[in-house]
Amino acid sequence: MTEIAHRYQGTAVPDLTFPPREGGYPKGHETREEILRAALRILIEEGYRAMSMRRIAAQCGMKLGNLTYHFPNREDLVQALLDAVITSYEIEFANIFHDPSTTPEQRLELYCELVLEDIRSKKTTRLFPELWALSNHDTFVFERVHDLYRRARAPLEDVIAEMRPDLAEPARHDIALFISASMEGLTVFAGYAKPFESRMQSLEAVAARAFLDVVRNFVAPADSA
Amino acid sequence: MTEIAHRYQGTAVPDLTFPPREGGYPKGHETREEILRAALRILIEEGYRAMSMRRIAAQCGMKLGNLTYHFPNREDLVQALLDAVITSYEIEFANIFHDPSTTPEQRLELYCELVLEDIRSKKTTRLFPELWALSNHDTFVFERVHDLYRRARAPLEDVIAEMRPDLAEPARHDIALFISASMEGLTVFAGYAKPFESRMQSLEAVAARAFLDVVRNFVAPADSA
DNA sequence: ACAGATTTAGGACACTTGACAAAGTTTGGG
DNA sequence: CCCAAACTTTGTCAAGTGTCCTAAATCTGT
Repeated sequence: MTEIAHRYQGTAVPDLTFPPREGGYPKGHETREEILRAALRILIEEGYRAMSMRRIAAQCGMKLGNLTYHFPNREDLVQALLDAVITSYEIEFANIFHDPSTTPEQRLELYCELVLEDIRSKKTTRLFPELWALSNHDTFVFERVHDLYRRARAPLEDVIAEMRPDLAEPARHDIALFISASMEGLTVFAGYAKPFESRMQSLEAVAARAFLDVVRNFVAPADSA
Repeated sequence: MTEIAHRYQGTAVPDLTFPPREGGYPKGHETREEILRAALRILIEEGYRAMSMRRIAAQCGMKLGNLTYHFPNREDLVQALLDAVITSYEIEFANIFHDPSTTPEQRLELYCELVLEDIRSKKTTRLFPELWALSNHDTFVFERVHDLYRRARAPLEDVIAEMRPDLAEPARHDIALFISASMEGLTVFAGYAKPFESRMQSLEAVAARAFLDVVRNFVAPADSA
């Protein structure tokens, strides 16, 4: 690992990012945010099934009626929570890749390190599998999650384009997709409290090697359009 | 793709495999299996949250009382379902790698093709994210799922050992883990009804290249023990 | 065809769920 | 200060949840 690759160590993605407040008292906004924080806590600690309106209200010491005042129905709450969670990541990814002082190889390594570090956090390890499961049955979650991943791949595709200008766009996209998916997959195996959490460091080395090699060496099959 | 790599095309993993019947009438066993099939159907179509006892009973047109006769409580049912689902995969993996007539490279390719084919099935795309989410809060699911993955990696480790006898065991294990995790990660992106389902073929080429390269070229860092 | 084991139906229980309505309380601008 | 808007509590509603129990129906070997 190069020194530059450690630049963002410890810069965890914020749990929730809230949309700008419009109308209402400050108290109201504070309550709204507290509700979403409580909901996220339950989702992480006990899973989606336990995340009921009453459970959330209890978690932040308020009455159920108040909750339904701020979020008229459960779906509203879930969507607001998802938005707040995902916006954090989108901001993070938008900010990271504005440093042109590094080589593409370094940026690739940096990117992977950032993602693999985030994956080890309890929040991400617990949250994303829930989102993957939800996205199978909820189109709103589906759209929002894959929109996030699409944005997350953009910098990756830039790096690949720099390293392999000879490749056609679909091939570059496939490679970026593969790299992104590979890292996400590690969540289940080497995320927080997972069997191979302690192997993450060496897995990072394997991943880095595999990703570098595939970007450098991949040759598109004749029928890969 | 070599010809041999297509040998197992279309050999989908059975949905459920039931333990040998002991005691009771045939009718009872049939009902038990029908219940689990109905539960799986709901889990796949509507998610874990919708998989209530009443919903399952309704799904297979029987009374709730009958369901609780066969599965005294919900946990029993969930565990039996998980067992039936996972046993199918364990049998599949145990049977696949008993063919010594192929080269390690071919077996690696065969293995990846099998997994990536399975991932595109509706059942697997829908089921596994649910299991990953559940495993975060249910130790029984956790154990069972990771036991399955451990068995699934065994043939992979054998292949890697053949190809890279020079590597230490931990390094081989890391590589197998990475390969397995990479493929699982593709579920979310290129599984059934996912945004890049249609790219699976070309993603397979990317993955094959990346996996072959990393197995062939990986060099363990000095501190990778 | 009968007795005993097994399976199913039907209902009851105590509890939780999301939604709603009608009161209270707090807040901040005029 | 004051009042309307925003917030919070309190209570209720129908529907859904898992679990338990008993009686009826069904099956199997004799």
